[in-house]
Amino acid sequence: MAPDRATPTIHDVAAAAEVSPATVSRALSRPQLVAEATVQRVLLAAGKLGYSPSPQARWLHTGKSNALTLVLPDITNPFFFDLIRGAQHEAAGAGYTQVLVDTEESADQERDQLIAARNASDGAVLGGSRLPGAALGELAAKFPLVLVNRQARGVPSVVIDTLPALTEAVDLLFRLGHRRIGYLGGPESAWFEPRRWQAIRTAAVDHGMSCRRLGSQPPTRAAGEAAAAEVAVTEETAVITYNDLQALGLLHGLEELGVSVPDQVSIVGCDDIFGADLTKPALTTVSGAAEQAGELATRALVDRLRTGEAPRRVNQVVPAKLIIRNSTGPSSVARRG
Amino acid sequence: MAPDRATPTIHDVAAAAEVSPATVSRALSRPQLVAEATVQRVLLAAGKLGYSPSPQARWLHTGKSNALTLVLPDITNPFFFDLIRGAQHEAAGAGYTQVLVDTEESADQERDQLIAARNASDGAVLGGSRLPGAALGELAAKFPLVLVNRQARGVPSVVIDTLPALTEAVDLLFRLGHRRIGYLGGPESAWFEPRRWQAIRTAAVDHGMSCRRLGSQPPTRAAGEAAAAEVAVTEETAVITYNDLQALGLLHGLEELGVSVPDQVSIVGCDDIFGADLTKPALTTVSGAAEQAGELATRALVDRLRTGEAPRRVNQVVPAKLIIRNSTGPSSVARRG
DNA sequence: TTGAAAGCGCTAACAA
DNA sequence: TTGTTAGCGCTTTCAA
Repeated sequence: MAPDRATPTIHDVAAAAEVSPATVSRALSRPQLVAEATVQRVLLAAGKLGYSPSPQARWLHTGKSNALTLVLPDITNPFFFDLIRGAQHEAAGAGYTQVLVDTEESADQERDQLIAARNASDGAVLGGSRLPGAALGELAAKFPLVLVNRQARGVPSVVIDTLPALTEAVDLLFRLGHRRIGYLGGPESAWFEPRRWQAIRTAAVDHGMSCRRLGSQPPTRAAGEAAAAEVAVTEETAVITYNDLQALGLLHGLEELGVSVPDQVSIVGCDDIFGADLTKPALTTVSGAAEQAGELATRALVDRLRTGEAPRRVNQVVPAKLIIRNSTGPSSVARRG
Repeated sequence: MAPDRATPTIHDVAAAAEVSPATVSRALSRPQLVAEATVQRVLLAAGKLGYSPSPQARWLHTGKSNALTLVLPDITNPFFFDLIRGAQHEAAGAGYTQVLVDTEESADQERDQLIAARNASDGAVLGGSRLPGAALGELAAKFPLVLVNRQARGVPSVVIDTLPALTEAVDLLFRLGHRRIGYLGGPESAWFEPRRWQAIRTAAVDHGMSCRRLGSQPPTRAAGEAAAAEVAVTEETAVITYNDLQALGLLHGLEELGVSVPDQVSIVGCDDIFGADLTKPALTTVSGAAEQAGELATRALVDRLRTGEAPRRVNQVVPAKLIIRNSTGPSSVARRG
């Protein structure tokens, strides 16, 4: 019994089929260059041995790993689940393997991982980057990179355009009679944070509503829950949160405090993550097809790899829409302190 | 301007640091073999060039890719996200890269991917396998493999032991006065399906309760929702579902039909996925630390890789417990038809 | 402490 | 149509 342990190499197959390694290589990757009978012999031998060519050895020669890296700040966030799913699906469809990396919200880790990805894969999709734009530009100059929910000079990107829907949300609140609204902010390092705040404030001002930013909070359920105490006693009759995780936490926190949603306070989230339609009241939120964003970003990356260097700066935008559920209702200003 | 495109190699660093490539290699992987000053020089040069060693080239020599493959039947299921998270965390902690693969519930794809994983990575964690036990044994003989929520002869595994908690759930229902309960089955190909059904039925029989299996359904929200119509008109006063996705769907479906939970029907899920505590009523379910299972499986895999071939057959079990929330209540037999 | 050289599995000129 | 050969980036003897 020969040790079965070692993975068979091209040489084993060559020996078994009584041809040279080069012929095996050709039979497998460009069979039209090899006599039909030979191809069959090689295929048979390869099948018997359970041979499959090593991507690393191939990479060494071709420079292609047929792998894509997906770099995310925090796999914990359900918002990214959809992104992962979309990216995975598209990558697999294009014949690429997907490598998943979590940077734990650290810019340093992000940069290191991107550098490592450079020769572990053919390109990377980078979601929710914490890196400064200049760093992204540099990285992208050396390595095919597509950004999601972030833009940087000269780097292709896919952004879920939540801003118009957020404006719509403010319109909705206005129509419902709200005159004082709050915005529960996200992390300062998030590219979208100032943009969301600005879109909301602008819309509020346009309507002559007052709009207050309730600090900068982590994008978590816990942060939303913690904010409930403040929201319960303020004059705002409606709160828009940076994301759904916060909204869900806030919803729960308010319930614990005996504050009724939407009767006393209306809540609008953002992302439409799994579970946003499960709460009672179901969450009014901005739904943005994160899965599609993952697909588009991966497709853009694959296209770029296929067409060689195509450094066209393409910033794709996927639309988002306001999903009105039950966490928003008529202003309660009369009933509140 | 030299073409900045090409990834720097060990030779570039060697040239920049004015040492040989061998020294660079040593300075990076076994610095104690190199003079302190030289190490510094190499590190500096490497940093400047943004160098990072190619895992593939390294693999060629060492036979180690420092990558682990996580193979899952369906990334769509939130249950697997916890698994992914745990595995990812553990892999990263051990210095491994994580490759994520979705087999789309296909046994063929699963086998192919596992074969490909064989030389794309050092080992694989395989969750919710659809492959026959014999195939798993063969695969595992040639390639380090750890199973999650599945057992097969000679293959190490981590199983979330939901069975005792399911028995507990039946006990709970009994105490609440339920005498007729239903089990909404999962996919036939799922290893756990017959085991869950058996545990539930046995417990029910022990209590002298009637217990009926409501067919074999996909593990999805849609399936749960579709089952609502039947549940609404049957004599069962409580339903245990194969998983939370079904339970969530059922909950929603019953609500649509005007059937009150838990007043008219009690529901018990399984998995405690994200969102299970968000519904109203919040879902009573079996919580099994999928994240921990992912960690344990990955750790077992890493241990095995480190200790060389350690073919001890280890079947780890992570406990699960019944989380009693609000979807379970006193039997409504008096009030129902 | 460092360098030279061989070789890992595979592919692609080139030669036959 | 097939084989020979060289070399990809890196590690690791072996020698200096």
